[in-house]
Parts: sequence; structure tokens; C-alpha cells
Amino acid sequence: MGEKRTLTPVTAEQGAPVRDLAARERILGTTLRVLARVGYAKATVGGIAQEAGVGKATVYRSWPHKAALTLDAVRTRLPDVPVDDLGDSPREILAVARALAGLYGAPQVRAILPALISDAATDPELALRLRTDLVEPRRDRSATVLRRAVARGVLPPDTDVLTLLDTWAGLMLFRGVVLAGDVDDTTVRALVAAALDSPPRLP
Amino acid sequence: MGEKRTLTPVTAEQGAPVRDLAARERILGTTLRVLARVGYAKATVGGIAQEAGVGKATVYRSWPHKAALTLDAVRTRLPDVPVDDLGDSPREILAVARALAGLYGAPQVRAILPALISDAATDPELALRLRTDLVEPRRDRSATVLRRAVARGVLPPDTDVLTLLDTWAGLMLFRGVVLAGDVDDTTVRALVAAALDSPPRLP
Amino acid sequence: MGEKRTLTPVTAEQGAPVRDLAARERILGTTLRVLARVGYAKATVGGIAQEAGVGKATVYRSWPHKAALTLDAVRTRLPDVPVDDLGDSPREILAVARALAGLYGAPQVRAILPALISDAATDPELALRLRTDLVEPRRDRSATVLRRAVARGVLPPDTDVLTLLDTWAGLMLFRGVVLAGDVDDTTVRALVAAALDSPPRLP
Amino acid sequence: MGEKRTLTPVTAEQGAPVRDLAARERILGTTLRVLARVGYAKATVGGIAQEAGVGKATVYRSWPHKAALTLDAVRTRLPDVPVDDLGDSPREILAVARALAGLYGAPQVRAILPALISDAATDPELALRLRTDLVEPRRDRSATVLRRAVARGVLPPDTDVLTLLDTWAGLMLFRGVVLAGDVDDTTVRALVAAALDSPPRLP
DNA sequence: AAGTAAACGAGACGGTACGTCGTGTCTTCCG
DNA sequence: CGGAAGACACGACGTACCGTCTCGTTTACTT
Repeated sequence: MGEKRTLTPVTAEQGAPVRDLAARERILGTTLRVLARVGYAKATVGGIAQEAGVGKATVYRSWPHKAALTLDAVRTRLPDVPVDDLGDSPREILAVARALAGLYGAPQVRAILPALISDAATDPELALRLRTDLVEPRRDRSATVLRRAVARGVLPPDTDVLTLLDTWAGLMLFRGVVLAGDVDDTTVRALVAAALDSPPRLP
Repeated sequence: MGEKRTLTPVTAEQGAPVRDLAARERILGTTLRVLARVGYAKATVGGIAQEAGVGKATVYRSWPHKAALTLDAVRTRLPDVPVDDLGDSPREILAVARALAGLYGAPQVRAILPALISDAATDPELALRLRTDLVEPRRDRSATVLRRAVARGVLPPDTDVLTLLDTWAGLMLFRGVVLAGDVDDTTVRALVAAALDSPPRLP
Repeated sequence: MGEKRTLTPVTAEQGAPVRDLAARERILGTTLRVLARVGYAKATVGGIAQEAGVGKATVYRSWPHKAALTLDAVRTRLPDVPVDDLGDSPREILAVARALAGLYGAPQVRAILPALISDAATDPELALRLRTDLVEPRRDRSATVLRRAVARGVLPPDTDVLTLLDTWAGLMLFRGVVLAGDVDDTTVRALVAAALDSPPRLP
Repeated sequence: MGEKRTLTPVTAEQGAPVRDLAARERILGTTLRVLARVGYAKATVGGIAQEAGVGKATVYRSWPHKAALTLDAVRTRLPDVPVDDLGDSPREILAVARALAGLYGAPQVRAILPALISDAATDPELALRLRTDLVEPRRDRSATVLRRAVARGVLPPDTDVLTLLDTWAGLMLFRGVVLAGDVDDTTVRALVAAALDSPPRLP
């Protein structure tokens, strides 16, 4: 990464000129709109720039790739993970699982995420951002809910929290994106029930 | 799809000369080699054709897409799912889970699968092939192992076999492809143990 | 030159594919039309390609530059130098001088030639073509008329034929292109008269 | 032109502060240096500004074009036409002709002049400046030498002085710039001799 | 054995998007 | 508050692939 362009440079270093923040916002918004309309594969940087009323160079000045642009655009608009302490771990966990199902069930995510993952395969910088900016923050927040359940004794102390979460995320990803199917609420409840009954354990 | 070309026409219908066969093999082999060398995104149909000593048209005559070509090339080379009856369901199930982990841990799969999934998002025909030719046969074979376990009473009668399998596949996919990490054998055993203890149930 | 692309490659070398000659003609015709409409500076390769119903690559496949394309387009359409033997050298010479005046007085030439000369300053290949394909053939043909006059004794034996011609061409060029003025027929006759009276001599 | 900027504003018109002067000189000098180094076509305003340690806006404040800048830079550095009265018209005229040959033989002039002429084709303002600032002053000064010769009876009273000069300038331009050749001193003397013997006459 | 029809290699074709560069204007911050 | 620094909208550049389409040539099946 640390090459010529980072993915989030924004403000000037010292002297004078400052990136046009309004333009950046407009670009990100337009990006989402275009992605929703035509899909990732058919979206073009030039098209986004034009629709945002911006020169192509202005886009490339801030993002090296369509992928980086997409990542930035998507990042901020995702619904958050519910982590509130309801005093009732099973309910909290169910809320987390449902959020996960909703996320991977959303058409935008289905349309965009695989493309990002695919591009990440040939762009380590993008792969890193995908993990650190998108996946891990949400994973961490979800984990706090499960750790709270462990603290309450609802889950055993040696519960492998991350594996459990990745298992769920994986299921949603696999069904939503690979199989293009849904994960209905009954299944979500069954997953949660199975996990509460016997979660994967740390070695 | 019912368009002009199917994805696997192969032999001529009647009196006409067919010299394909060797060429087809050469193309599929070259495709894999090129994919391994430069990755899906940077592989080009023209490049593959040239390296295979074949005209571009010959490739397009058999496959409508880079994606279809990739799918065909990958399909036949995947290691099979072990479904042998060992008389010991836990061992059989562990073998299935390990095969799954090995599959998604393979570099070629990590490099290629996300791209296929991504292209499938805008190509229903490809999406269908991806499911019917790649995912479902393996999923079905894996399911027979689990159903045998149900028949033996190792798993409860209302086990949601497909959800269980998709959960595992999803975890491997998520960890292998999104997180670019591994699923070690300890984790695989923990997953199997948790499933044997309390699998997801049908409603 | 002899680099990757010559300026007039055209037909295939051996095997099969042949450059589309109709397309070439269409491109050259369109080039002239566009040059006449918007001038050299505002003409673009992309615009010409589009108007000719041709991909940009097709243009670049045959001509490395807008300049080369222009040169080729212009070359064939210039009115020829009158070299007929009228049995009357003064009349023949006047015809040559008038042709020269007409050439540099033509708006297309005024619009295009300086640009070609300018581009030739940084492109030796183009400079060569400009001389060998455009200037020298016409200069040679004009010279035959003057040499005929020498043979007839109308001009002295040591007449510096090429300098005389270049002097006339230069005047037309200078007045037509630099001063954007005309060389009227009276002046042309005066030039011819002065030359017949006392042409530049070889040393 | 009557637009916002003239090509030679230089000093402020009324109350405003002007600190330009040094910057202007630096810009013009840098312009010549860059032109000499990379040629007109590859010279960029931004590059010149940077090398002169000046903002682009500072350049555009004084010159609307690369062409105008070039014209200004070139204008002042040209060697002057020798017009001294030597009491010997043939010698004076030869000096003028030699100055002309030297001018169009200079590499900088060959590199820059055609480009200016070319740009002038689409910019009437520049065309005007090119004539009034560059060509005509020198032409006028040369003409005084020839008019002196007429007054002395060395040339006939009806000599077409301007046509004669333009003929010479044209030859130098044509040979130097179009043919990329030289006009050697022998030829220059032959031209002068022919002109003294029989110059073009006014009608 | 000759005739015929297709499938072949090669690669030109019309397009589309790419990422870069230069233009001339406009804005920000420093001295 | 003038000027350097450079971001901005614009648009052309020349390249790379796409998927289609000719070209001759090379088989392998007829007759």
C-alpha cells in the first residue's frame, strides 16, 4: 500500500490545495447509485465520474481502482451490528445472527461483495482494506455480544467465538451469494439454538 | 438459457468433421495454467487461445465466456468428496469436513472461485452452471454421508443436513477467501464435534 | 523508419487476414472531410474513426499518427502539376508557377500543411514521408518543365532549376501561409518574367 | 480579439501593484530553454511554470497560450537585420540575404516557427501578432536597404521590393523548414546576383 | 481418388473502457 | 494581499480486450 496513492488521502499535507470534500461525497454517493443500477461489472469509472459531474482524474486522484472506490462507498452505508445489552444474551445473539442474514440477503451486498473479493485476489492492498475496514470491525462488534454471553454463562468459557461467527457469516455468504438463496428466520433460529446448545470449542 | 450455444456441445451432430477433441483438452489445460500464472482477472481469452495454439474463435465456439471456460477447466480437476462407507460415521464426516477445508484452502480455488461467483452475479446462465455443475454435485455427495449418519442414529432424525453442510462450506469459504486465512485441522475437528453434539435441526 | 508500422502497409503478408481496403478508403475520405470542417488542430483520431464508422484501433493499425493519416489523406487529392509539352516554354513555365500559386492559395493546404511541417519537426519518419511522398514528386515534375526550357535555350544552361522552383514555392508558402495573403496572377507573371530574364545560376 | 487579455500587457494600467518583472523574464528565459530541450510540441505550460518556479496561473495571467508565450520568448532573442548604410548596396543586400539565411537555418527557428504558424491557423489573434510583431518589423527593415538601392539606381525604380524579399524569405523557409536542408552562401550570392540583374517588377 | 464441407490458425474488425496527460480556471494557504 | 502550489472539469490520447467476422488451409467424411 504505502505507494503513490493511499485509499483515503483526503486532506492536503501542508501547503495549499485541498481535495474537494464535497466532490468526494458526491462521487461516493454516485458510485452507490450506479452500482445499484447497473451492477459492479458494468459500472465504469468514467460513467461514475460523469454522473457525479466530476472529471475522471478527480476520481483517480483519490482512488486507484473501481474496487477501492466501491469499498469506500459501501463501507459507510452498511447497517450496523446491534450490540446493545438487552440483559438477555439469547435475544442479543439472535439479533446479531439476524443482522448477518439481513446483510448477506441484501441485493446490493450480493451484487458487490463477490466482485470486491474477486478483485482483492489480485490486489493485496485492497484485500487488506476489505478485511480491516469492512469485515473485521463488524466481526469485532459481533464478538462482544458473544463474549458477553460467555461472561454470563450462557455459552461455555471455551466457546470459539470467532469460529462461531465466521460459521454464520459463511453460511449467509454461501447461501446468499453462491446459491443465490435466502436464509429464512427459522433457519437463523435453528442456528442460534444449535450454537447455544453446543458451540464450537477452542482446543 | 436456450440461446445459441450450450456450454458443452463437443461432438458434431452428423456428417461433419470434428477435430476438436485434442484442442479442447489443450485449451482447458492451458486455461488452468494461465489462471495459475496470472490470476483470473488478468487472464484473457486471446492469450489463452494463443498459448494453446488455437484461434480465438475455436475457444468461443465451445465456451461463451472466460467464466464458462474457467468453470469447465476447474470442474474436472477438483479432488472428489470422500463418500466411502467406513462403517464409522464420525470418521466419515470428519473426512468430508477435511475435504471441504482442503478445497477452499487450495490457492487455485481461492484465486478463481470468487471471480466466478462475481461474474455469476451478472450472468444467470453461469450462475446456474456454477450451482448445478460445481456446487450441488459435491453437496449431494457430502449429504449422503450425513444421511447415512442419521440412518445410523449418530445424528438425530431431524438434522438439517444441508444447512449443516452449507455452514461448513461457508466457514471455509469465508475464512479461505475473504479472510485469506486457513482452517486448521483442530478447528475442523471442533466443528465436527459440535455438529455431532448438536446439529442444526429442521423446523 | 522500418519500425513497427510503416505508413502504408495495407495488404497481408502471407496467411489469411487482409486489411479492409474499403475501410481504409472510408477513413481517408472522412479524414479530409473532418480536416476541412474543423481544421487540423481540432481534428481527433477518435472523431475521425467514429465518423468513418470504424474503431480507433483500426486507424492506429494503419497510421501511427494523426499527422501520418493526414499526409496520406492529402497526398492523393492534390491537383497535379501541369507538365505537358505545349511547344512553348514560357507558357509551360507560367502554368507551373500558377499551379504552385493555386496550391498554396488553397484553404485546405493553408490549414493543413503548416501543421504537418510542425509535427514533422519532432518526427523524422513523418518528415521523410512529407518530403518523399509529397514535396519531391511535385518538385521533380516541375523541374522537367524547366529543364525542357533549358534544352530549348529559353533558359541558360547553368540555370539553378531547383533553387528557382524552391524560390517560387517558398514565396507562395510564405505569403499564403505565414502572411495569409494571396499571390495574384500579376505577381506570378512578374516572377516568371524575372526568371526568364535572369534566373539564379549554378555556381 | 477584444477578449480579456492582450498578448503583451506587462505593466499595470493604473493603480495596481506589479511585481511581475523578474518573474516575466524568468518565464521567458525558461520557455526558450525548454523549447530548445524538448521542442514545441512536448513543451507544456505547466512544465515551464514549474521550471521557472512560478505558478501556472502566473503564466496564464500574462499569456493566453503556449503559442503566445513562445512568440514573446522568441521575439526578443532574434538577431537583428543589418541595415547599416555601407555606401555599397550590393554588399548591404548580400548582408540582408545572409541574415535571412542564417535566421531560417537556426535550429530553434526550425523547431519553433512551423508550430507557431500552425497554431496561427486556428488563432487569428496569434496570426496577427505573428505578422505584426515578428515578420513585418524585420521585413520593413530589410525593405529600407532595398529601397536605398533603388534610390541609388542599383535596382530599377519599379522593383517589387516586398516580393523580392518574400521570395528570399520563402526560399529559406522552404528549404530550411520543409526540406530540412541548408541554403549555402554560394546560393545566397547567386540569388542576390540574379536579383540585381533582373528583380521582379511592379506591374 | 476426388469432391465437399466443416472446422481450423490467424488476426482484423467495431466497440468500450482503461488510466494518463495537458489545458485553462479556480481555490487555498503561505510569506 | 500577491503568488506558488496544485486541484478541478474537460476531453483526447494510445492501449488492451472483448466477442464477431472474415480469410485461406487443413482435415475427414462422402461419393
